[in-house]
Amino acid sequence: MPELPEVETTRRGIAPFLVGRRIAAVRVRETRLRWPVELPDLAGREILAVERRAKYLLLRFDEGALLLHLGMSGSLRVVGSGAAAGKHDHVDLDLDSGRSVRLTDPRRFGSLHFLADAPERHWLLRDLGLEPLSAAFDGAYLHAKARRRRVPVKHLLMDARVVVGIGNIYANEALHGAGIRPSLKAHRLSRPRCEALVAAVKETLTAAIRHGGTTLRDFVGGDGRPGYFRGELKVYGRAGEPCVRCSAPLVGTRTGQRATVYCRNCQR
DNA sequence: CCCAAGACCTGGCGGC
DNA sequence: TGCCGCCAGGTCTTGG
Repeated sequence: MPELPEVETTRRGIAPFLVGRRIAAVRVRETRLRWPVELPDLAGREILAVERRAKYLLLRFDEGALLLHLGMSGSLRVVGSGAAAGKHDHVDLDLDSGRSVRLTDPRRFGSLHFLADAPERHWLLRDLGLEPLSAAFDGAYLHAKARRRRVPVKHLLMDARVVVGIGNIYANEALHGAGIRPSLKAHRLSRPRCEALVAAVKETLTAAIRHGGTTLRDFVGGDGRPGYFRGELKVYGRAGEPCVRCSAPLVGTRTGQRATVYCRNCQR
């Protein structure tokens, strides 16, 4: 579920409750996430920072870090320690403040690892591409990556080895913003169109973060509140409705396995 | 190397 | 109400 804006919203929501606090206890009620959860005893460890890389969250200790992914249906919330746990509340990190960070994830596609060494060397992070909001992610970079690829440009945007954090919602939105048809083969993208696409990605993600992310069903930020970008979506979930730019009915289709929506008139 | 499809899970929804 | 099939924000793995 969560794409970069939702993960970033979560990070900002929980960080104030975590940074400078110590872990009092870790309670793992369900180890069967994407990979089996195996954590060392973290009691007494101080959380120095809460960072994000791609769609991963990183809780840094003086030595080591927790690496967490929310998968499709995961969320993190700050609750009072000892708050009753529901069926899908798989992990609690109890803090010395009397609060806990609770990981909830019905589909269990999320993950939680303890990293003893440098996070960037971990196999889950090692091969990741650029952060979309970094200066390095620009038209020249995207153009160079697009050249040899025959996949639809939408796939390229969602390829974490190229650029991270963009999932199905924001890929659809950014392509509409840039006026590019999702099915266009990546290698046919001109350099100027790459520039336009990069700009649209940055604008879309920045706006989504400003609105606290997109809640379709069950996403909540660290404070338990949903995101409000859903009302700002221009194409995702709007197949058959009029394009906000030209009023033509939006087309709903499939690219690979994923739902794709675009405007036949203003996306070429 | 590139690419498409399958796999992993649960829950909500529409249709009958 | 109940059951059934389909769909969902991700991404690793497999096989061609």
